[in-house]
Amino acid sequence: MLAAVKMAKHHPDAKWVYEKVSREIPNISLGTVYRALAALSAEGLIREYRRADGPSLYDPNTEDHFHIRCRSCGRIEDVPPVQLPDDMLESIRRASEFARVDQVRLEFGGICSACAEKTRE
Amino acid sequence: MLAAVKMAKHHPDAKWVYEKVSREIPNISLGTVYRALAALSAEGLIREYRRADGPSLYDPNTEDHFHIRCRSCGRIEDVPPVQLPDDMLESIRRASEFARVDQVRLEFGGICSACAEKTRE
DNA sequence: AATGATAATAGTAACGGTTATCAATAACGA
DNA sequence: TCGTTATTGATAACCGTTACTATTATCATT
Ligand SMILES: [Mn+2]
Ligand SMILES: [Mn+2]
Ligand SMILES: [Zn+2]
Ligand SMILES: [Zn+2]
Repeated sequence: MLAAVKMAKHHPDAKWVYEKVSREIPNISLGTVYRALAALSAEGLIREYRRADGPSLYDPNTEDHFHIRCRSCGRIEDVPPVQLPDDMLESIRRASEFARVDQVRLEFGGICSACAEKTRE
Repeated sequence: MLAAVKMAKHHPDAKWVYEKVSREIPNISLGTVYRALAALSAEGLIREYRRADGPSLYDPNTEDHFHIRCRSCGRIEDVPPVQLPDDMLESIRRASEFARVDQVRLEFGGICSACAEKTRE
């Protein structure tokens, strides 16, 4: 299971993992896949990437990075971490009714080069 | 409908709007509420805030701002826009296989002061 | 090996939120 | 008034995920 996610060069969802693993364990159930993926995430071996408009993706890359999504084809790609202002969290804390501000979620959107090619014709 | 969302001092979801509007139009359907909210969003009068772990929220505040979420109680609050590095999008474009990078989604997480009080006791 | 206790699993139902469908109704224009 | 078009309420379908449960596997003890 871990191997299946780790071998993926993209960001697979539970169904993809299920189909991949099913080839070796033909009658595994989707529920077991979800359980295993949740366990692996909890151990920090993979990361779950929850999305609003589709299934969760499971990320073999556990290093600090962000994601960019093509609004034309939905393709998701890794982008290296960007340096955010050092005082950002602290300034957000001051500007809000929050006692602690310690999480940031950042993602980008745009048009991937493949889609840019297509529409340029 | 617009009035219902605009009067909300928080970020209502479709069900909240439905219940609110039902008091004036008793047999309105949830579908109509969804349709109206989508139309208002398309017109730019409100903004839909899609989330992974719960219903979409509809935001009466159409000005540029971000959101912060309390991981203890789920409370969502507005935070004013932060100044991001000017070259951020361009550097992301260079670091990725994307032809265009023009969208940023940023949100924060933490503990709201009410929850901080509670757990400090 | 046989037993019982405990854990993991497959299969499937239920869930929450949203969208699609469609017949009924309303609005409009000639 | 009539025919056309748009909107609506009611409800089914949808999707991804989680809950449930009966069955099966695992393991320690005799
Ligand atoms: Mn990634
Ligand atoms: Mn807001
Ligand atoms: Zn694309
Ligand atoms: Zn809170």
